[in-house]
Amino acid sequence: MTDQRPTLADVARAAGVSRAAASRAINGAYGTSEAVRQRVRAVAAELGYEPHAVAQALATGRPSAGRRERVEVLIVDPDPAALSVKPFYGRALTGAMRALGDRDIALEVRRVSTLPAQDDDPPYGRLLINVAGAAGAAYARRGRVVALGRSAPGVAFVAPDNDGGGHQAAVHLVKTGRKRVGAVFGPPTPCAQERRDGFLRVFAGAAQPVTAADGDFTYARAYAAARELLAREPGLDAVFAACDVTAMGVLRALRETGRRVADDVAVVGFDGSTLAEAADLTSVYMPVEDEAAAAVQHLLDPALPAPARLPTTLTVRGSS
Amino acid sequence: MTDQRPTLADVARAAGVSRAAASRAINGAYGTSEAVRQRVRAVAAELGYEPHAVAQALATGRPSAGRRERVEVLIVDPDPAALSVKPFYGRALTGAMRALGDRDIALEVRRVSTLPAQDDDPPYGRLLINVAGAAGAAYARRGRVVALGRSAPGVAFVAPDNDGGGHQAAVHLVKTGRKRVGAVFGPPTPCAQERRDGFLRVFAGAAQPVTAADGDFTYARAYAAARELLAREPGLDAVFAACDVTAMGVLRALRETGRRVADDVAVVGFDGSTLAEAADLTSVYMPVEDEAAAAVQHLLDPALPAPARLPTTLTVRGSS
DNA sequence: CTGAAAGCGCTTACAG
DNA sequence: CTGAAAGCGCTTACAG
Repeated sequence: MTDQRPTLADVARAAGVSRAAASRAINGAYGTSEAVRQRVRAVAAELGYEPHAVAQALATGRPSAGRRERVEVLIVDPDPAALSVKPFYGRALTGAMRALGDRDIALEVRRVSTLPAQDDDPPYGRLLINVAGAAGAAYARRGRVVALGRSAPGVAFVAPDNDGGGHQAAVHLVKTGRKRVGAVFGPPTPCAQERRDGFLRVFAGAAQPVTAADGDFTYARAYAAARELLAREPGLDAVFAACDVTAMGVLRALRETGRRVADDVAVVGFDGSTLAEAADLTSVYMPVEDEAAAAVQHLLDPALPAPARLPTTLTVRGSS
Repeated sequence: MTDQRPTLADVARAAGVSRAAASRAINGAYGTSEAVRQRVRAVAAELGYEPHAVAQALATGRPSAGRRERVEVLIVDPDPAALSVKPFYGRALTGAMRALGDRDIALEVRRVSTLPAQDDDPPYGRLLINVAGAAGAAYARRGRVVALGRSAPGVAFVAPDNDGGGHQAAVHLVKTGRKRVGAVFGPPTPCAQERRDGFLRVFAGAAQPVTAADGDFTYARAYAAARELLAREPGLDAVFAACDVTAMGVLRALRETGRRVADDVAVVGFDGSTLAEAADLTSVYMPVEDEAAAAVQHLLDPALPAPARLPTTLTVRGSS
């Protein structure tokens, strides 16, 4: 195996010129006779010559030719099918792409479980999704970082007004006359707890306390939790779900126990994803695309005002 | 600004050794006295020396240090929010990630409209989604490529058995006694046409021909098409939708015209996405994750049997 | 317009 | 164990 890829020297030799001339001819620089240029190019094409990007980079000092910057989207989620099942991630990617706009920056998606080993080739910046405290801080130490949802203290983040959203959902249920309210909350993450706090605040000191169960944002757990809730409190006339996927589980539990959605039991979700629209589910809409776009924007231009809380809005549909 | 990043030569000079010795000391190669190694390393640390990856790559001939391979997922879709709205893409990403497994290969997502300019830094391979003939062939010329759904002739692809799926949907409607069948088909893409052909074959020569309208896989167009269909043929008792998003539009048209889903009009979608589950929609399930995984698998190991058609299965839910 | 030469920053046989 | 030297493949002043 001696036939390596041809080098500039090969081309120059075959064309009967110096390497310098060959280089100029190929790069279309000034000061090359038409004749030489043509000959060199013809030879190069024939030999299948491709400039060696690494060598070019070294010689010019320019960042490795063609090497594109990249932004990493890091997703922490135990479910390998997370991107299939949770519209949230697709929405975040949409927002990230929007922020990237026309810039020639690659968007890399990574689902991670543990903190990856030190990266030899760190990205321009990272968008952290569901990356909890310790890991978030570790990434921040390694480079530019913005989180979607609160991460470690000191790590810039953008998040929906979860507390406000929870509040909106509760107010809606109260206003529409629901009396016996249940809830399937989320896991012990900041975002889920904020929703819970906002929701429960409305019922503080109410005659009927909220019947609550803990979910983990998955369909399966939500279904089980809802069944449990209904067994514990059969007279429930409303259920708040910590996210839309959770709400799907609740809807199934309702269907299976012969309850009519809305008529018997109102359901309110959280996310405002396409899922909510498909299921005709009342849901607290959070602008995930905008959040992600703002986050990536901040990555690209840290001088911009630090990201913040984005307001949620309640979208009332047939389920309440 | 003369203080560039320090080079190996700087380190060597400061440590009072040759560059060769410095190199060995830093790379932990054999044949370096403990004393020298320690001194060099100390100096390197102090100077903040970082080896120049490009130079290393050139010198060793090894692929640029730390440079990770990458697979590009190229999505052609006019909608900037495509990843938000269509679960298909998230599912494809899930499958692609699954195929990548533990390998240290980056997954890059790109939504493109036109054929990007020649890439200086081509990826290991590309997964083409919705990339039509000409562009597909162009990418194939540039490097390793597999398409999700048929692209240009000669371009390897993996796709669901669309024809068979259309057939399954039609048979289901006939078997459940639907007589006046409508359909909102897709755009003039191979995949949409295969679904249509498979569906229509069942009704060839039927007493009541299928009342059809053309959609484009979007919610808005599907809604409009369904309204038109219902105006043209008010007695419709079933509608086949070319994809789940299309079905969502149909469902809305049904709701708005006061028709009950299933009781008055059966609806069958195509995709089997989370949307179908959320909307309690009967749908032809296609294993997008498996398709994408098979495609990326083939990218990684072209020796594997060429990808093929994957079977679809009908999931009956409340809408039919 | 063209070629000889130096150089990008690092590595690696080869002597010593 | 250590250093002088050549080389990775290309570019770019500098003469001519």
